Amino acid sequence: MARVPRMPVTVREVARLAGVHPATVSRALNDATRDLVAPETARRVDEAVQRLGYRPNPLARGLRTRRSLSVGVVVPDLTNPLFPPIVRGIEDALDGAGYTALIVNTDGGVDREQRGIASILDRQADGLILAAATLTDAIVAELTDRQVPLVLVNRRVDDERVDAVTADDRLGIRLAVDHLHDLGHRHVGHVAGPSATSTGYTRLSAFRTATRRRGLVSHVVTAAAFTSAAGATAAATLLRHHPDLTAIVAGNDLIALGCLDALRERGLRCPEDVSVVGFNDMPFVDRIHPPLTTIHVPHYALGEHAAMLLLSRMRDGGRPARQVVVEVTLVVRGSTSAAPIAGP
Amino acid sequence: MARVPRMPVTVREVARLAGVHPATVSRALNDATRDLVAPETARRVDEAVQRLGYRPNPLARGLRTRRSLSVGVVVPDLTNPLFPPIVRGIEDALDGAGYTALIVNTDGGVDREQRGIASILDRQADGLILAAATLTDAIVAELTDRQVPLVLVNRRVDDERVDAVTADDRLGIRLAVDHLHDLGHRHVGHVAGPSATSTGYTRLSAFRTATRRRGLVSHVVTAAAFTSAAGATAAATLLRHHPDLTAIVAGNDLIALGCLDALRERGLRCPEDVSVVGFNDMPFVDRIHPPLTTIHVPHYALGEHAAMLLLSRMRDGGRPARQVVVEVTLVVRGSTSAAPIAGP
DNA sequence: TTGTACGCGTTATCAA
DNA sequence: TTGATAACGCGTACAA
Repeated sequence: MARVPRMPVTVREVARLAGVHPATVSRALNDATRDLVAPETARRVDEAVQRLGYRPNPLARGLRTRRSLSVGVVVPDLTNPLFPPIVRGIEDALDGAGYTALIVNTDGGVDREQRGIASILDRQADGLILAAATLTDAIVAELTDRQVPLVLVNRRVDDERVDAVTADDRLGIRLAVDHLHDLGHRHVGHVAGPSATSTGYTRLSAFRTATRRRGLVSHVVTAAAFTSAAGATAAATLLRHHPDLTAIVAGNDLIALGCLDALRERGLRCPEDVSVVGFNDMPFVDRIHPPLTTIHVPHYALGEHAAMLLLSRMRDGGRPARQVVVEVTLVVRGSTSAAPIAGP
Repeated sequence: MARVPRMPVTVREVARLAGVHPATVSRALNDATRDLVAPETARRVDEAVQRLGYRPNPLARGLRTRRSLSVGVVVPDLTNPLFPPIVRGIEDALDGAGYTALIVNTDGGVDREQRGIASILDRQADGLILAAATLTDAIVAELTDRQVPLVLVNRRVDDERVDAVTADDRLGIRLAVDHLHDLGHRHVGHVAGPSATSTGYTRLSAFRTATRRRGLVSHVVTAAAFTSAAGATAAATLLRHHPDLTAIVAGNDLIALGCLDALRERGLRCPEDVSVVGFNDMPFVDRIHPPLTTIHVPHYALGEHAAMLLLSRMRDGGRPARQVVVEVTLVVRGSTSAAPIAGP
């Protein structure tokens, strides 16, 4: 293994060893200017770099160029299993282009989000990927206003001029409702996610459309957050008001877990008494009891797309915005079954 | 909301507005030198900072001071639910001290790990937290050699001079074995994690000790990795060779999931035929089927401790190394029950 | 108590 | 094709 030297090596020392001027070293090492230098000189520089184990100082480079080859990734909470795959997709796609991801958690707080973004921008990040946007997001507006290269992932905002990568929420909900309809369910509930998020809002809207089209009786309660606790509370309300429901479409998998809790609480069995469909196909929902029927979202791909969109945006700040929608699929497992025979 | 200006503000502009020299601004803004400046002057500087929305440029600062107020966090894979809570603990503890975490995934590859660490060090990170160390880790040796402030979390290395925060692996295994013994199990297996990791090695060693002390018949197979797939393979081997086992202690929760798979594969029920105990109490293992009996590890606290250890290490590079061991507890759920009556 | 002057390591511009 | 020079924004001896 190459011995790593104690003291950082600078261009100057490389220049000395190669017998050239520091500026020439810089030119030889920079892809854009490499062909300005004589091949033989470049070779000598490369050799000196090798010998000394020179590594460019990103801080100095960033200070001079005002670019950092890094991008910020803002997520609500890494602890939510939804986000790590997205982040990995982003990282892997960025890595190919030489970029690094700076990850920040916001915990849903606007305050922490602003501080996090500021800190990222202070570090000269070249762009930003937001996984936490709400539909009318002042922060997003300000960032686009400031011309910061920006891509939303997982959620959209109400502004068509912003690049965004989302799952096909409408399709997912339609698949879920069709599945329940096919199983004979006629009274279907929806525990929606917060309506300020595009996922919460769009899925609710799609649920209304799909149930109407199928001629189903439907009821909706909105959860305060995309958490199992909030889901349980909302589901309890839903079940109390509408005991005739035989199936629930949850706003996402965590809410679905809350629904399962609420059912158990009321002494109802899933899927025998009430079927439940989630959304996302989070890791491990195939192993819970009962294994969750849900809408599979390719989160890693979502992240990859977002990174590629950002890379292209950073290359060309002027290109028209693109809204990428990735396909989703229904995964049938154990939490859905044929509607029970109607009671007395 | 305060309007964020388009162009970054520098000390120079703050100085102009405050009617002082840039150096004075710098002094007024730096805690260590703040009292060198007249209170009235400091006030004027603060006001100018406010008015202009000045934010120090971390790159320039880092270039000058050779410190960056950031630390690297190296994890095998953020997608493994084990690590996000650790990372969050680290971040939250660092945040209080003004530090930022740079997160890097290694995917278990030495190559990616080296590149990741190099990239972090290039950015002048002031310290490093490694969650992926193996017992005899060349990278760790080199880093300590280079005097890089370093803390290991989750795993240790065989070098007492390195700060480390780990769960009490021996205690955890003893609790698991005692629990099984109390339930009447007399033939107990262990699907160990890779023996090159301190967790794999220590838990295996503790398993041997605990079963011997309790007079249990014990068998061991080592899994190739801490994954459910590797766990399933190893557990299948174990069950094939030792069909008389009535309980398995798994090297961690993911391996435990693999054990459940292997049992199902052989047509055995858990816990009726074979009990299984995990290790870690990962998110959602309380919701799988059957709910996993496991050793609870406070991962968030693990991360917090690691960050605090690193902060202290960065303050005093010379202080003796500390090995922090955090308590663990047994969480009894549905995957363990009384040993079945011995067959014919 | 404040100002002067310089350098951290790099790259962009200009001149040769 | 290469060298000289300045500047990115900041902190810090040293001088005043």
